Amino acid sequence: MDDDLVFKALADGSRRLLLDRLHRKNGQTLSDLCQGLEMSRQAVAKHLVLLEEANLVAVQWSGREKLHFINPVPINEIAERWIVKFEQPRLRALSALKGALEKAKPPKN
Amino acid sequence: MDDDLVFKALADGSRRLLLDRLHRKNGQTLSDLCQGLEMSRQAVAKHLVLLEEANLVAVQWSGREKLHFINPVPINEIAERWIVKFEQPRLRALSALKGALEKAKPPKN
DNA sequence: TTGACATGCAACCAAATGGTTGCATATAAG
DNA sequence: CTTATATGCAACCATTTGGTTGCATGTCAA
Repeated sequence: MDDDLVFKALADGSRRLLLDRLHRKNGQTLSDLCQGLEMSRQAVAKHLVLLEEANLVAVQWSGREKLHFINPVPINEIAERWIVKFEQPRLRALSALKGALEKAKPPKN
Repeated sequence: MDDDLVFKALADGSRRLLLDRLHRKNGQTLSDLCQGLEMSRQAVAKHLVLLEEANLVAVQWSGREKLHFINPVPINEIAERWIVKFEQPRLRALSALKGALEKAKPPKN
């Protein structure tokens, strides 16, 4: 995975917005994603290309429609690496542990 | 916290390198951080300003020296928010749980 | 087949970005 | 005091970036 492409892709607010939209509703077409934005279709298309190149969205053609699907893996990989690198890993782990336990064993005692 | 400033600050490889260096050795001066880089001092200074504005590094003057300290909070906040947003929280929690358990109870069985 | 719809491609443009150089200022050291 | 060191400020420059418009291509529907 190319870190730099991911960071650069995430650096733009419009692209983060597109990821947001795909997160809310996956598999949207280019036209779908243009709705309500104050950008031309081509501007959106360019952003989507960058997101694809960063491997943050995957596409699938269906006839004349290009469906866009979010791929959370790169974000997660970066987050994992940067968290363990720059943060108190112990605190995070404990916090996650707490949450995991609460979910794994609901009302046990 | 201004998400956009943080994302934009992280978008540049030179700035991520500076964060790396501060992570390895905190509290370095501008001159320290310039050592071995193929950039002018002013270029480095500019990068550091952006990192400061994103609240990723804090500075403290000591005489004529400006000491730079890394601040991991913004990275962590963004990571937290984007993880829960775009990732399978359960998988992450379980993974963290596993690691936490391994650390918490070393060779128990 | 014809027309509407969905997308791609290319040229172009303004603004932001990352870098440089030159000079100024403040502090430490001899 | 003089000099060297550490940093800041401002102007300038080339490239990248985010956007536009115009036109081409491919697919579905009447």
